Amino acid sequence: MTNDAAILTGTLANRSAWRANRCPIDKALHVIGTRSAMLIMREAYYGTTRFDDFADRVGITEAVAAARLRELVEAGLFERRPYQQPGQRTRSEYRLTEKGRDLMPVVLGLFEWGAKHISPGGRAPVDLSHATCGSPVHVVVRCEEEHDVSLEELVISRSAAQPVR
Amino acid sequence: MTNDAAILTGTLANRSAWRANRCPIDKALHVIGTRSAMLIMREAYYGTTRFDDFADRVGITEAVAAARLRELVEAGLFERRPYQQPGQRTRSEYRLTEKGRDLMPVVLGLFEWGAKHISPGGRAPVDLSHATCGSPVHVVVRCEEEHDVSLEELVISRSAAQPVR
DNA sequence: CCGTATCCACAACGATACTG
DNA sequence: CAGTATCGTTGTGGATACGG
Repeated sequence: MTNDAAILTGTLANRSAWRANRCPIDKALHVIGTRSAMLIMREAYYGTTRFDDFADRVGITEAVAAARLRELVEAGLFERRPYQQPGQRTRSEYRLTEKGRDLMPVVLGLFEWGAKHISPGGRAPVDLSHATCGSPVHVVVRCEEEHDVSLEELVISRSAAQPVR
Repeated sequence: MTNDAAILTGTLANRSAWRANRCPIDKALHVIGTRSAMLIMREAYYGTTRFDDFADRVGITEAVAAARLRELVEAGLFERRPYQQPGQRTRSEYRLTEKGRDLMPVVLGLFEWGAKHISPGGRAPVDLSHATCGSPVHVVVRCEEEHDVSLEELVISRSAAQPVR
């Protein structure tokens, strides 16, 4: 049983410039790198769409909710749209875009990790399951041949199409 | 095509107390909720083990690297151990624990999301592939019957074993 | 190589009050 | 319901210098 890290090909090591400037993780963290942003995404997956509900359920002030939602709309994770039910005044709602929905593996991954490693007894307070078949849901790292991929089996190689300058 | 959110069962809505105090995502974010912590985890998956390398490659000061690594060791994501190669002085290394390795789906998920939605042309500067079969690697949300699970198909229900108080 | 110590700047957030 | 405005506090991190 080796404890060796991922297999590195090429000369990725010692390239701090690339890591700081071009790494997609770094870029992603500029958009959803705050606590409140992540928790707002969680709320959206739970079905929340209204301003007050975001603030109340996430447990943040209206000022923070307003700032974060504005940023997330600008970044394209939400669409803000006014809507009107017949006979009622106009309201606003925040709807997830595809870009926002695509973040689901990250947020559910945090959920699973927290439930396993931090919650008492490694047990989640809620369960995630699949509507159509009822079985439990997990976030997994897989290759396109459907093998589970562990850290030791992960190869990180320079992209052929867009080389690191 | 419905734009409805995830199916909510039970009475999870309006329970801000639960969300603030017991949500595993919130707990997880207290441990790895900072930019530098996430980037240090990325570095570890890339194979970095030494203090100076973490600081240099993540692009943070030694002070920040020291603080973050200390917290991550305390939280159990790394083990710090001195080691000695024959004839050399003692060095320290930071090794991922199982808890640290288990965060890989989250970090790779951020990587994929950033590459798809933020990097120019939706193209990552590096590729992730499976060492044993060579095919590309992805982070996916799956149920135990191996179906892909979209947001619309996700059921969030109160855990039977440990009910929300 | 592996850190500590100090100082400073800014971002994130909570509390509170107020508006259409 | 959907925000804006202001203030104070803490957290995060950069710069620099120093020590085992």
